[in-house]
Amino acid sequence: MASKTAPKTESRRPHVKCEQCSLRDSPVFRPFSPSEFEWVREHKSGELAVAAGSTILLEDTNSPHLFTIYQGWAFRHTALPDGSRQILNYALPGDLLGLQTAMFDKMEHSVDALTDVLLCVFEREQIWKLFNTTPELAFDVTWLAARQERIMDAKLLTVGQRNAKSRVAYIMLHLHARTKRLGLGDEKSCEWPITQEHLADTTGLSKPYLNEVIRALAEEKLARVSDKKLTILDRDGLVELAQYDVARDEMLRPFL
Amino acid sequence: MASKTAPKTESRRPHVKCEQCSLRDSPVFRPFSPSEFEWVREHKSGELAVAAGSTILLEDTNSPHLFTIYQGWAFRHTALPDGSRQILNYALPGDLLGLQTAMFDKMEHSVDALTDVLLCVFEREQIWKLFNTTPELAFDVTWLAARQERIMDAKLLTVGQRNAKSRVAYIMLHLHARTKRLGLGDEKSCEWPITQEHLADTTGLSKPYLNEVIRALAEEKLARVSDKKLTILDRDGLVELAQYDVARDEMLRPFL
DNA sequence: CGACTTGTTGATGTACATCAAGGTACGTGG
DNA sequence: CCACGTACCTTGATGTACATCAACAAGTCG
Repeated sequence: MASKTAPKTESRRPHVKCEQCSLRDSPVFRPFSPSEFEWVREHKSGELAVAAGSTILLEDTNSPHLFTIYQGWAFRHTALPDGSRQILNYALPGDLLGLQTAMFDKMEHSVDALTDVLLCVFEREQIWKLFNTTPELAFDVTWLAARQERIMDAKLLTVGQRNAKSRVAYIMLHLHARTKRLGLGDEKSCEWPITQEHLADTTGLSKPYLNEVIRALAEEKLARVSDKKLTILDRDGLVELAQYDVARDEMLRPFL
Repeated sequence: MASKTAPKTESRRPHVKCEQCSLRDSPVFRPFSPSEFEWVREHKSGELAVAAGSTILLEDTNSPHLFTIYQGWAFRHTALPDGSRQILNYALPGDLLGLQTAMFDKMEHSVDALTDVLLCVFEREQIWKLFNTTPELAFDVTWLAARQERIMDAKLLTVGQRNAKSRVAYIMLHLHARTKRLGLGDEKSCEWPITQEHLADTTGLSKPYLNEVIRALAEEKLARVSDKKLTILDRDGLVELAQYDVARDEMLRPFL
């Protein structure tokens, strides 16, 4: 529940040159050309620090900003009128937030900070200019949108066709792969700021039953969550249970 | 089941000038400028007729083509290794097929023709040129990708949080709204080429139970399917059952 | 220290899947 | 015209995977 609507946020001037952005060192992202650096440097309008639990973007509103995650975890979610919440996906460093506000009149989902988050801020009008002045970056935005659609396809497949244990196993493998590639985890483990309640709203399972599933995975020595960390105990077993297609989560990303 | 892998398709030269494309008259699409018409006319490489039940694009392959639906229904779907199939979404006239092949090395879903379908064909390399030469159209492609993501968000919410009756009601309302706006139906009804098996794979329900749900909706005089037609009997009742947000399916579309 | 958030446990019910037939309407070839 | 297959829908019996509700630890955090 309850993202506080009064986020403890803090705005500030850029403190790091984009050329020296630590994310750039990651092998996940493609190299930037000088003109691309120039565009980003020129148009980045600031940084925003958001505390864990706060709302970054609110459903049915239209933020003038577009964000890129520099540090931390966030998640997109939406709800039915009766209150049941669905978590749509988790966003990690390098992910783009708020494309919908740039394309449509309003968002149909909220975005909350899961951990403390540091965001790079852009003005949403600039996305128009992007298409006119820097087609490579415009292409990257489209690439990110297509990739996001692909992730959503996979989630729908998961929730529609996998059973409870398989669903949880799949999400563990998926997020482990993504964090690992960003250098936020190793072969066997990664950080895990996701509570059981989040996971229940992600998988469409109830909280008590999800708890049972998680304990079962631990008992069967497949994976264990403790102390905000996920440990993969038996990767092959987990992959088989989840019917996980390893190749699907491997993609070179073009854009910061 | 079983899309025949040897589709009865027929390739042919364009028979209609894009300027006179009947879809252009639809109030759903924004008007094109002369330069946009020129781009489309120059780059459209042909038309393709595909028979109902045939495969248009195959998972794990990489088609050199990008399609736009001129006439008919198609659907995107993917499957788990164990065989369970998930239908991701239905594609209607004006929808773009195969963006993934243009952005990535291969597709992670197949596309099948649900009815006989008429496609406009583009070469996938041209999408690069689009970003360099016609930024308005490039923006439209991104717009379509963002809209598709939005639709996938809504489906995930549906399958994750709605119960069986509510799921089916939601899909009926969603597809009725989309077809109606394209002029393929009226206030109370629309064409419905979707079998119960398709619907089961869309909702994640079993075929027999889905059948029960559909009969219940008919008995309660909410909606009825017969003879490849959907009839909405009690729209308000259906909207309430589905927790359907009318505004979400209303969007002006930019691109053919 | 109490208040709150997160995880654990158990009792009970139901919404759904699975399996197994059978039924109807259509086509196709003899 | 009949025999046959095939595609789609219908029906019922049985089981189980899950939800719901309720209460209670256990660990933050002010």
